[in-house]
Amino acid sequence: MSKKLDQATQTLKPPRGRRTNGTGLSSTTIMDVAREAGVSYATVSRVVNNKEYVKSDTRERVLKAITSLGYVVNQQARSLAGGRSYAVGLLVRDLGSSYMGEIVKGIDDALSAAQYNLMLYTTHRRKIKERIYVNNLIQGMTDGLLLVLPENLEAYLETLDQTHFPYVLIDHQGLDERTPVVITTNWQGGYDATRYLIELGHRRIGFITGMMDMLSSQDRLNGYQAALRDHGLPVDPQLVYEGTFYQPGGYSGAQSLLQLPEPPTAIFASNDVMAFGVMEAVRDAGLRIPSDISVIGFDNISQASQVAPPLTTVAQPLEQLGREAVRMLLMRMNNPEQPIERSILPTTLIIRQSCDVPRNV
Amino acid sequence: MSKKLDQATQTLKPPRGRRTNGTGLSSTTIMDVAREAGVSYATVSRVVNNKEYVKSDTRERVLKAITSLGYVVNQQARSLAGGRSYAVGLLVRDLGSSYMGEIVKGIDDALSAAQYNLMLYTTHRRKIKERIYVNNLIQGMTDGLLLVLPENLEAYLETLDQTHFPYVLIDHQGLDERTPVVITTNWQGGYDATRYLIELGHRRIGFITGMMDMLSSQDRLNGYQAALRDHGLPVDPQLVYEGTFYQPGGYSGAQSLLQLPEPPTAIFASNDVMAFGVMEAVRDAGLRIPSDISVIGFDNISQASQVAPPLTTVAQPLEQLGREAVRMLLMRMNNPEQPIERSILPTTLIIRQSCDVPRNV
DNA sequence: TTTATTTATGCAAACGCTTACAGAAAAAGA
DNA sequence: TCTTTTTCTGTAAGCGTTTGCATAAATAAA
Repeated sequence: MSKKLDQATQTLKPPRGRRTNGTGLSSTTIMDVAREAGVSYATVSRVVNNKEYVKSDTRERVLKAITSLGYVVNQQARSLAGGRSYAVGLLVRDLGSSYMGEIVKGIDDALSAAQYNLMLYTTHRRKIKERIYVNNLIQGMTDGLLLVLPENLEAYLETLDQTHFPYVLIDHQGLDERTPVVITTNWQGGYDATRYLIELGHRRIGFITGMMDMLSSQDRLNGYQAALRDHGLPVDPQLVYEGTFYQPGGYSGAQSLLQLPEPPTAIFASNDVMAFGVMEAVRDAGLRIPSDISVIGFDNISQASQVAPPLTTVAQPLEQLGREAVRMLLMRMNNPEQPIERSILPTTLIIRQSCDVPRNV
Repeated sequence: MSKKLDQATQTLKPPRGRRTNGTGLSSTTIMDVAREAGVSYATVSRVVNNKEYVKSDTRERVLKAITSLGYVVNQQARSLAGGRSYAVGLLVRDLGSSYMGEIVKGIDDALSAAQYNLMLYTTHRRKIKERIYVNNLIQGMTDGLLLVLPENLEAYLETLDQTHFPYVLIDHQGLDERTPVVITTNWQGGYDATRYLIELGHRRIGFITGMMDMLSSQDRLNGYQAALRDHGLPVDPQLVYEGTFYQPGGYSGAQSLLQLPEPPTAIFASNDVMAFGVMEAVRDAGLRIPSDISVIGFDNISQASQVAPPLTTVAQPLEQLGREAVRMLLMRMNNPEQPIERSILPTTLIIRQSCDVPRNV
């Protein structure tokens, strides 16, 4: 390309004047509103931010100007000036599961009610350079961070804690008691489901765990074992299969449990997706649910009620988990000195049709 | 609260001086880097933005200062000054499905490769005031917008087109040929799957549609019908059941098809989720897949390979759909005058084990 | 060499907003 | 009525960048 042409393009650049939003349409600024309402721009700012000390009819006038001009604040400018971006970062592994979907739904609802924007960061696959990554987040892009089931947490938490950047963990126990988290009563959920099966009359109950590096998996297992013990039943390690939280884990787990010399009459999977795998394996073995084998899950994702037979499961209040996390985060953002909360939401046993009394009782 | 106390708090407010990021940790600015490298801040900016006219050893020096100080640009400021936010908005209904998950994965990958941030907007449930909403998006928050399967598109498109705001539609045909979209060959996918069944020997093939207000549903249906016609088979309306794209739709669709006086030997569901419903209904009817009934899906979500038997289906390149949409969007953002592209990605028939030759052949 | 060009750097203004500060207006006390 | 206090509004500075313009340094041409 010739130099001349280059210069020509140069000259064509828009003048620095009025901001055009990159779209050709110039956007209304606080100045325009001020002019329209016949006040200073500072007053407009006060109205927009709901500050005190504005005469009510002035406020009216400004508000009217705002709507008539269709003014909406420029977050970047606001953020630059005031140090708030009105955006929250959400860090997740991936988004494909309805588990994730429901949590995000809750987050999103609560956030938009509070007029906050949501920046999404997924960590799937990519090995991120934690330091830089987190730096980016806290470098004013967002005012706070929500982490759902974070993987190598230590890497984040160090930077986060050092800079006193507000964050909340979702469905993760954190490193210690001083980590702000929102979790559910996993132990109790495991206990309740198991007790339910016991009360139906089951004596041999198979259990398929989640990924055992997750505390929630351990809690569910512990709840299961505690219920057995409390009812005077043996805790047979043969009945526990280490799963993955994915469907194939449930399938092979059930296969292996059913091949036991003394197979269980009920199988408790640590999440619904694995329970679906269990159902498949049970059927493939020529058995019927619930008459031959009872199946119970965990999570209560929306599909759970749609399969046949509808799955009895332990409901996690996923959407509420997200909502609660946002509440906590906003709280921390506004009162950084507040003591750290840990919020524990209750699970509920949802009884549907995948469990029945065992055959031989 | 007493006035005195109020004043006291007033006095306690941090001085306006050095920006503290709201976290207590002051962040490094372009100025710090300039000082460290012994150049002007303008030069630092040039280096950061890869502009020409910077001596290579100066560039080195600046780069070194940047890494040593851990500097990362402040997007808000950059946006304010330069009119670019380096963020893209993503508008989706909800996130629970693996359909969505895979598209988002592609988007996210491509976006972060291009150093862009992702702002998430979900429209589920909430009846949004379109105008204000869209305004918000384009008010400098984002530089472009990606819409996945948008619902009441007209509302958005008007504002978007008026302001020449860059956007791309994903898996939606748009209003006319002048809408930039990324779609897949739905018609061809429907055709291919049907032809495959015909070639296996099937003569009566049931079809369960998606939501018929979506063009993609119509295309799949048309592909199915065309294949029948091309092979000299009758197009029997009895064999077409109007579904929903959700599992129960598939279940009841299959039930109804199987109850026909002359039931089909194969069922083609317009997406995998409904195909799962079909499989369930088939089994509940005491029939086997694929020996009694062949089942074929559409989408190739990850679960499709995990069910038993693994589902034969038409793969949509979902992740690539997202990736391609980002490519198009960035292109439009950088060259607004370019003619509008419509990108059509090919579907592929994935043959697994849910189809077989019909029994009576 | 001297002059014209090209390359490299710095200065300053602007982006749209928030907020400390100062001053005006209104309300409350004397 | 005149202070004092309180409420209201405007001015100006600053947030961290980008970028037009001016100028300096380096290079090429004469």
